[in-house]
Amino acid sequence: MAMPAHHDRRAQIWAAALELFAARGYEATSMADIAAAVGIRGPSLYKHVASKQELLAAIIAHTMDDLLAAHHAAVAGTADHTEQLRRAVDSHVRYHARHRREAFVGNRELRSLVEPHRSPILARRAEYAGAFENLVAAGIEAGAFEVRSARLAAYSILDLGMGVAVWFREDSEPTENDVAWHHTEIALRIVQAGR
Amino acid sequence: MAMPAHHDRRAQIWAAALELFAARGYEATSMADIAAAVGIRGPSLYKHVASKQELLAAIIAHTMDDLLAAHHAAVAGTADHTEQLRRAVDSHVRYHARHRREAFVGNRELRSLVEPHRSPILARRAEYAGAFENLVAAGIEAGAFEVRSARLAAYSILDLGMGVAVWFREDSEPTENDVAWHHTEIALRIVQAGR
DNA sequence: ACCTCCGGCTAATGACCTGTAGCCAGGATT
DNA sequence: AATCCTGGCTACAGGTCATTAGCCGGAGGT
Repeated sequence: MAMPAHHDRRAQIWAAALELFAARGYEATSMADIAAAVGIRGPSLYKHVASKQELLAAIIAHTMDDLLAAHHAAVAGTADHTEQLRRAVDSHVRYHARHRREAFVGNRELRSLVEPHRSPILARRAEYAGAFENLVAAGIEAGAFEVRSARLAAYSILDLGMGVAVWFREDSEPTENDVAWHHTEIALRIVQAGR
Repeated sequence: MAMPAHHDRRAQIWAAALELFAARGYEATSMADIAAAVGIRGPSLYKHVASKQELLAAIIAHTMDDLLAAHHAAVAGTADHTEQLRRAVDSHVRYHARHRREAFVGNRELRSLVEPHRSPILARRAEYAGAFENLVAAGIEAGAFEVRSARLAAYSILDLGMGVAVWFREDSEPTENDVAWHHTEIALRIVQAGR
């Protein structure tokens, strides 16, 4: 068995922390638990990470970056309002299905994140929510959508994603494709697109 | 200032625990915190409650009972599928707005609930979700709704409620009425009712 | 051959936390 | 008046946790 290099060990720790934070929560997970999951003792973790808090911050920050990047990539290819929203929702839902632990931790454990990591992450979160709200608002403006409140419609669509992260399971129905198809359809119905 | 009787003190503790569990989470809240919020010392709490765990279980159980009772009351008055769903969603959303701390704790802190309280509460939770799914399925069966998956539609509607518990604030827009109206409308669009 | 440094380890520190034991004041009951 | 009970309190037991200190084997470079 090859001894893992520095970077591998860090990735192992990252993965173990993600798994445990998602399953039990940040507060209920000890450094010793994370260490045991990668086969070492608690204090040895500090050769790789600065603190438990920094581990959480890194996981959440990385998740937000990924999510924002996927959103921008999804939206970039078209100018049509309905198509933009469809792609944004598809990206949103697939991310929450495919990386449900990351998304789950990113939402649930924000509470345990303290300054100085907290503010920048809340800002990116707000940016992401704002992007959806703008998408909906632009569609309403252009007459492509018809819904009373752009904000509430955007919140609803975003909450759909969080729901997916909670109940989605890789090994049973509905599949990622099922959910992506269904939820994009639902999102378009919410804004009453294309009639 | 009148000295609170036994029952009042218990209610104070209940309220303080709810507030703190919602704000910081169960794991991050100490008995001393709860005690301080009602003006006494940690150990004195044990004259009123058996344990921290039992306090959490009581809060969640009570919440589930309330939610189920509200649902049954809402649905009882009509046999029309669309109207039943409208009333069920209205009840669901209003509960999550009006009792957002209870709903929040009931969802988020289920993780911290261990046996023997865990199973019965999960059962009631499944019962509630099942009721929504049946409502949607019955509407599809009768031709009143048109949506691919009753389960996914029901999950989506339920997730909408959880979202409300997360971001709703009593002291700013949108108001409870705004959200109730908007979300019932959205739920009916999701199942494509009455066209 | 020597040295450096990486990444383990054990021991320990200091802070907390839940829950129990047992004391006590004062109101209620008899 | 004497007694009991309620609901506070302090002290403490028994644990866990994050993090630091300091040791050490062994791999890789010189």
